[in-house]
Amino acid sequence: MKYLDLVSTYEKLDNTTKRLEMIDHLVELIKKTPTDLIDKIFYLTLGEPSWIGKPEIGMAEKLAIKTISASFGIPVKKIESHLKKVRGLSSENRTTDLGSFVGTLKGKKQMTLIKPKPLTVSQVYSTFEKMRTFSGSGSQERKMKSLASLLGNASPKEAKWIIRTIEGKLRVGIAEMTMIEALAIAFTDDKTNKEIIENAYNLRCDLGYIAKELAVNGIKAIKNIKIQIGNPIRMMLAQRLATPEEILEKLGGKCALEYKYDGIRIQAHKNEDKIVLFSRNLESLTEQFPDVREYIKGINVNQLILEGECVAYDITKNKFKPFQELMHRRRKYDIDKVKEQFRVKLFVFDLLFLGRKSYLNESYVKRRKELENLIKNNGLSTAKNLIVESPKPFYDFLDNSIKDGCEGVIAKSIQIDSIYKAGARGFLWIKYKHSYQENLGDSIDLVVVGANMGRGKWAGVYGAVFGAIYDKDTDSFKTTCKIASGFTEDVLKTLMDLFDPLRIKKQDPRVELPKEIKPDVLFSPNIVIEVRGDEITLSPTYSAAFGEFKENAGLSIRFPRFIQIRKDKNPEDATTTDELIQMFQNQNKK
DNA sequence: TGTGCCTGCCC
DNA sequence: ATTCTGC
DNA sequence: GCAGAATGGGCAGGCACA
Repeated sequence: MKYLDLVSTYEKLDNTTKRLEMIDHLVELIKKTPTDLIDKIFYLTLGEPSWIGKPEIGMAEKLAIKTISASFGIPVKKIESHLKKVRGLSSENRTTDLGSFVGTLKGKKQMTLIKPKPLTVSQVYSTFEKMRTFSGSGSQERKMKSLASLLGNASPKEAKWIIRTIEGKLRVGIAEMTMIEALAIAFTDDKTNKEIIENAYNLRCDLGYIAKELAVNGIKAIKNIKIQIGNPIRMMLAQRLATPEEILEKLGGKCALEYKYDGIRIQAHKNEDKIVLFSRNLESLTEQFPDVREYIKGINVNQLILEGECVAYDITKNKFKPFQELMHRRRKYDIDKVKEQFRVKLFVFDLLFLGRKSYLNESYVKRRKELENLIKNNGLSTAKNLIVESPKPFYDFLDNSIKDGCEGVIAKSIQIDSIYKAGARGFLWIKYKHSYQENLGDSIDLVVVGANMGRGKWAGVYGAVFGAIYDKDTDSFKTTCKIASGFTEDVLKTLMDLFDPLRIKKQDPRVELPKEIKPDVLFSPNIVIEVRGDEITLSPTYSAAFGEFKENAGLSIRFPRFIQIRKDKNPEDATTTDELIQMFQNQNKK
């Protein structure tokens, strides 16, 4: 099978936003794919599941640019400035990404050369597989050589999609769910079978495997896929709503509330003495948390799958450590040493499998009850919970969760149909964070001092803007974060017009921008925007309130999002250093 | 051997 | 993670 | 309301290079 067959599907997908049309193209592709290549098509399109343990390709945008620079003899700087320029253009011309750029380079070169033999799907796939295996000194060079030789044999279109694949995002509007629907139609002529396939995928999170199984053994084999201890289950996710009142209404007037701990989600599998741990995205965490494995080992059953939130805990102060400190535990080396430094607790909140029985289709109430029976006297806790039937106790429980150092609560349905809906972000679980209920006083006003150009569907507008606080003492603006979320397309267009007259070539002397941070464009400090975040964090990067709380660290914002433009404010009316310091202190009193 | 850039993955 | 948008 | 695509801060680790 030619790689061009895959590429032409990508091109068609890229040219439509209609889901049904996309699915048609995918069905056509799947139908003409030989059985032995079906999994590879899926891996090339969606990426491979990483829980299997293969090394990553370890190559993304910058190394792709370096490769292109070497193979075409164009300096890296030139490629980067070209990209910056085309990203300022509208996305209509579809040449705003690195892949398309390589395509045009190939197009120019190809004129004088004999057309190379078309690439095959196996050839492209096996080159990527080979690149995964390179490590150690000189490995980047070898990866670049492999990619360069692939590009050397590629047509302009092929080159474009090879680069997009390496960049890790095809961004053609398809992902797992669309592929599953296409599978159902291609192999069973009945799109309602997508539920069966999705269900199997939830238990065996490898669509390449599922596709091949379907191709070889049919839908019956897919129905037979069951939980296997040691293979991760796709995690159930929570929806969000604006108020506790809405949540109660959605859940039928009553629900269970659980603390939303600020840590890492862990799915633990126990088979006799063998314990393995998975992250929310199904990466292995087994090696990182030997202490958690010990806790699980202490549970007196042979087969078990459960989930909990792993939080760093300060034993002497008897309170949680910030998420940032827990992150020190995500490491490969010095685990034994660091595990003493950052002790963790696991707050267990769900039971997925026990003995020989799946609990996925049991109700929340039953799962929770079984869980409480299991988690006794072995160093583990269950997530703190309470059943509520009205807003008042809801708010009280929420307040307590904040006082105890949590982010908020997860409201869970206690109806009879409240199953563990693997892989789904449905309304059986609804999260409500403290940050949702903050009033306007808790947002901050930042002066915009620069921006990056957007990519993909945001080509032609800014993809992110840099925000700064005002420092009264020095009469200067200190960058504190970058904002990209919360913009509607209208606002993005407005920003283009608003900032056009403010563009400057050289940094304004009153603006302090950390040297590692290089915006695509700079603005003289003028426009103020309102920004909301979940919390203020210590920042190794940004210089706002630098050194006030920690040596060589400033303050930044976790999950910053744009709220509105504040035309009524002058740059000097922005949040000041003193105010930010005050906010940080208040937040840490809790 | 130290530093800076890049990547992948937590949220 | 948050947020927006086409279907 | 789903599915997908824009984008955030910040941690460790791998590699290149001085």
